[in-house]
Amino acid sequence: MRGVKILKVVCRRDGLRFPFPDAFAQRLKGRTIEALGRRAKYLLVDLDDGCVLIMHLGMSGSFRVEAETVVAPGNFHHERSTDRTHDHVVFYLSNGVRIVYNDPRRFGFMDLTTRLELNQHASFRNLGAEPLGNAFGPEELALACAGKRTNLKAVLLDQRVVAGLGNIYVCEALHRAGLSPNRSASTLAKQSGAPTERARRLHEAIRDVLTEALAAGGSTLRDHRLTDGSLGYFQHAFRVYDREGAPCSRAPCKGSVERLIQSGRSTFFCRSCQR
DNA sequence: CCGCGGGCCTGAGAGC
DNA sequence: TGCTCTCAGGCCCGCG
Repeated sequence: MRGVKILKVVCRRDGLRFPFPDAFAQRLKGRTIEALGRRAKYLLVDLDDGCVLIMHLGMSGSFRVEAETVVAPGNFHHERSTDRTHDHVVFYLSNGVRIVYNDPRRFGFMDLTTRLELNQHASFRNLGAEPLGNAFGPEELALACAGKRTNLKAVLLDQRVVAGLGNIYVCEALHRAGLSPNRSASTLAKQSGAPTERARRLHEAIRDVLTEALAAGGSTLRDHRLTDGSLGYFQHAFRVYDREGAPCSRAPCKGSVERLIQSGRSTFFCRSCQR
């Protein structure tokens, strides 16, 4: 998409989770895409007029790349039958490619802002640090935990603390760190001026699990695909997520994976080695 | 300000 | 086969 002009945008409904902004399609028409980026779970498209297109996939959003020219059948090893029922937005590009946004549950959204205002946008104003960036370390994690009345699961899911962890990677990081999802967050706060050993362990576990998951192409529970259509395979490396009843994989732990509900969402953990 | 529960949507899978 | 129920990768909002 980089360096390519947007010839036309077609919205096939009024909005997704939120209504599209005023004159959304018209404002994108004729713009050239200067850069593509990401912050937390938001996709960012820099346009040549200083505007930024913000997009979020929600739970079930995806993009499909369609070439103008018909490719001989069989060339796309991974191509699947395509349900166009939930194709909500189509970007027509000057290089003959169409980018189709599909989202059955419509929890995703698209919005427009400017580069100057991006950090004040409602979705960005309160975002915490990138988990793999230099601004996130054991110190920052310990600081965020100080005085928090809630548990570790909720803290890690809170995008204001660290931005980009979801349910899977929170469960996996807590297991790797040997910390219970029910543990009070405040017990990770600094003691006598230094981050606790627990905060260091959790920070390292977060980085490890994200780095490994990225290298594995992410986790394909049902929809997720890499850009070439292949499947992520980190789901095969899950130690707790969606493994209720399975033996704990941490030797020599003899526990088993349990499921519980925290703030309405499933948590998977081993109570014998996560304390 | 904080934390919690409910809500937004559709579809897949289990159980009957 | 088909019905009903539960659950799902995320995030926002209103309430207390």
